[in-house]
Amino acid sequence: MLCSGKKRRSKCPVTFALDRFGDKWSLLVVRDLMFRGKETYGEFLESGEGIATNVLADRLKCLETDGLIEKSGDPENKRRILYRLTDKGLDLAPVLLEMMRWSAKYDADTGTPQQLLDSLENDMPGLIEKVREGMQI
Amino acid sequence: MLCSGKKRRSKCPVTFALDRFGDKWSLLVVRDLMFRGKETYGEFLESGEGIATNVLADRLKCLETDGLIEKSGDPENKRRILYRLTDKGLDLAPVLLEMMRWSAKYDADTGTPQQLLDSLENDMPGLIEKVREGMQI
DNA sequence: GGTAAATACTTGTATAATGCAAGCATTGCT
DNA sequence: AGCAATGCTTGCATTATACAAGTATTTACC
Repeated sequence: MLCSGKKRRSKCPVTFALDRFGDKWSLLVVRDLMFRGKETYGEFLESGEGIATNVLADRLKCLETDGLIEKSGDPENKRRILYRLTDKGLDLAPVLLEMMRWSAKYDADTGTPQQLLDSLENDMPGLIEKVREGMQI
Repeated sequence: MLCSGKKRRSKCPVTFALDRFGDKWSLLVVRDLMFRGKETYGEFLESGEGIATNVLADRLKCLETDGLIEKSGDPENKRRILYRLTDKGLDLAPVLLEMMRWSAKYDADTGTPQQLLDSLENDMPGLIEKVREGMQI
C-alpha cells in the first residue's frame, strides 16, 4: 500500500480515497479508533482480525503521514503512545457508517445490534454527531 | 484479494465490506459502472488508473460471485459481454459518494466539478436517486 | 471462403504487499 | 539489578499485483 506521497493513479476522488485507505487494514484501524475507543498499538493488535505487527506499524505510519491520525506520548506512562483521529480522520465517519449500513443489509450474519441498525437507517446525522463527540454508538 | 467464500476475518460489518471491496481496484470498477456508463471489459481497461488485465478479470469474477455485478451477452455483438450493477452493487452508491465528498474536501487537486461538489454537500439523496435511475451525475 | 480486426480473456514471470515468528529498545515496577 | 510491558523492527515465506505475451471466439472485409 502506498502512503500518500507516491504518485497518484489519477485525479478521480474515488481513487484519491482508495490511495489512502483502500486496503485490507487501514479502515479497521480507523474503526477501532472511531467506534471502539482503542488508542494504542497493543489495542489495535488485539482486534479480532489479526493484523500483523509490521503491517500495523506501517499502516499507522501511513495514516499519520496522510494526516488521518496523530500520535502523542501518554504523560502517565511513557511506554504508551496514544493514537487518535484528526478532524480529517473523523470526517471518514460517513464512509464507515455507510459501509456498515450496506453490510448490515447484505450480511446474513452481521453482528450489528438492532439499535444501531435502526440508527443507520433512520438517523445517520445523529450517529455522525455522536462520533464527532467521541461517544460510543 | 479474497472473493467472498473464503473464511471471513470477523463478524464486524466494516470487515464484511472490506472483505468484498477493500482493495485497490474493486471500487474503481464499481465507479466505472456507476458514474461513467462503462459496461465492458475493454472500457474498464481504458480507465486512467491502468488496471492489469488479469487483475481486472479476477475482480470482475469476484464482484460477480459476491453479487455486486452481473454479466450478460450483448445481443447486438456476440463478442461483447456487458457488465452491470445489481441492486446490491447500486446500494454502494452512498459509500462511493461519501468517499468522493471526503476526497473533495481534502484533495487540493480534486478533479471534481463544482456542481457535483455542491450536490455532495447539499443533496446527497438526489445524487443517490440519480444513480439508481442510471443517470450520469 | 479466407484473412484480419475486435473483444475478452489466460498464462508466465517479475515485483510488491502481506503474514508469521522472532528479536530489540525504552520505560516502569519491585 | 532484574523482569514485565509496550511499541515497534527484522528476516523470511506466502500471496497479490504488474507487465508482457498469447489464446479463443466473433465479426467485418475482400
